[in-house]
Amino acid sequence: MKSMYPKNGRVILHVDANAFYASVETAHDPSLEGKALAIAVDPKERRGIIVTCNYQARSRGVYTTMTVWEAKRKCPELIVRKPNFPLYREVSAQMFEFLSTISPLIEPASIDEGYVDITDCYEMGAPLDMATYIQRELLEQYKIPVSIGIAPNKFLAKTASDMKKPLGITVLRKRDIPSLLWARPVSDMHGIGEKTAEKLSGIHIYTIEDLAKADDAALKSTLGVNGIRLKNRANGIDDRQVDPESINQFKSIGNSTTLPADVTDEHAALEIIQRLSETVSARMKRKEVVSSTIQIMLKYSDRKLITRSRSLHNPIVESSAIFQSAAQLFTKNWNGDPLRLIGVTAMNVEVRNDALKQLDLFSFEEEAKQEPLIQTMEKLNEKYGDNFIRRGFDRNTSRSKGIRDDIENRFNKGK
DNA sequence: TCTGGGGTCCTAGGACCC
DNA sequence: TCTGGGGTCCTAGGACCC
Repeated sequence: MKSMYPKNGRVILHVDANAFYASVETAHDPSLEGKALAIAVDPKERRGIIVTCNYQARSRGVYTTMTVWEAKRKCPELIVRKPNFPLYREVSAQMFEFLSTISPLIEPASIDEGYVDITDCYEMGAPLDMATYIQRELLEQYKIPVSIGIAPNKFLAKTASDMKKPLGITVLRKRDIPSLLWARPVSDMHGIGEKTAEKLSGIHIYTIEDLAKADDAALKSTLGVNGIRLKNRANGIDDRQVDPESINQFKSIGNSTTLPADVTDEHAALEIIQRLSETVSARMKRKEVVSSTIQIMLKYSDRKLITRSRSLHNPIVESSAIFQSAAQLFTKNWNGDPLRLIGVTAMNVEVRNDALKQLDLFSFEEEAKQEPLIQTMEKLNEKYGDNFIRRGFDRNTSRSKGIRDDIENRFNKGK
C-alpha cells in the first residue's frame, strides 16, 4: 500500500466535515434525523441567509447563501434552525482532539476541516486504512460525518476531499492530475473565485489544464505572484507545510452586524458600536490577547463598504477603550447616509505577554508628555541606546509624531 | 423587499529611514 | 546639493474561503 506514495514525499489528509452545523444539530436532536434541515443566521429576518444545510435539503435545491424565504419556497417542509456556535466549537474541538491522537501534525483550517500530516505515522497502517479508521471513529464516536482526501500535499488533499461527499475517501496522486483535474474549469480550484476566473478568461485560460500550461509572464502580469502559485497548484505543486501552530496565530477579532433596518441616527449607531465593542473585548479577554489597531466597517444601504482604522500608542483590550477608538473613527468618517451594516474589529492582536514587552516603552512615551522631559529622554537613551528618540520614535511617524516633535522642541530648548 | 458573519492574505501608495 | 534603491509601517480596499 505504502509503495503508492513517493519515497520522500509527504502523505497529507484533508478531513472535511460534511454539512457540519447540520450534522451537529442532528446529533443533538435525533428528531431531525432524515429531515431537510438548514441553519440560518436570522431565520425570522428577511435578511437571513442559509449558512449550511444537510443533504436532504440540498437534494431539494437548497444551498448555502440562499435567503431563507427563497429556500422555504423551494422546500416548504424545510426545518430552519439558528446556529449554536458554542456547541459547534465544542464538537469541533472534540474532532481535532481525536485527530491529534493520530498525528501531532494537525492544522485546523476552519471550524469544520483540517489537515493531518501522517507521513511519519506508517506504523499505524497504510494511509487508506488510516483514513477509513478516522472516518469510522468520527462517525461512530462523535457523530461527525467527514470526507477525507489523501494526497502528497495540502492542495491536492483539499481537492481530493471535495471529490466524494458525503462520507467519501479519495486518493489523489500527482500522476492522476491530468486525467482527474485538467478538464475542469479553473473556477473549481480552491483559491480561484469569480474575479480571478474572469481575469483568467481574459487571457484565454478556462480549464485547469490551460492554467497548468500557461505562460508565466502572462500570468504574472494578470495576477501577480498569485498567478505563478496557482499555476503550480494546477500542476500539483504545493509545498506549504502542515503547521500545528497556525491555530494560535490569529490576527484579528471582529464583530459586525447587518441591521434589521437601515440606521440614520448617530446615537443609535453609537449604541450599536458600543455593543460590538463589548463583544470584541470579551472575546479578546477569553483569548488573552490585546490589540493595537482598531478598525470600523460601514456598509451603506447601496452596499458600498468602507473600512477605517487607526493604530494606537498602547495595546488595548477594555471595551471602553475599543469603543472610544471606534466611536471616533465613526464620527469622523460616517457620511450620514443610511447604514446597512456596522462592524468593529481589533487588528494586529497579540498575546498579552508579547505586548507587555513593549508596554514599558509606551509608558515612557506617556511619561514624556509630562515634565521633566530631558530626564525622560536620558532614561530612554540609557535604556535603549543613544539616539533612541530619533531611531525609535521616527520609526513610526504617524504614531508618535506629535510627541516626538514636542520632545525634540523642548530638548533643543533645553540645550 | 436577493445577497451573513467570521476570518486570511495580498496589493498599492504615501511617509519615512538608511 | 541632488539622487536613488531597499526596506518598514500604516491605511484602504479587494479577493477569497467556510
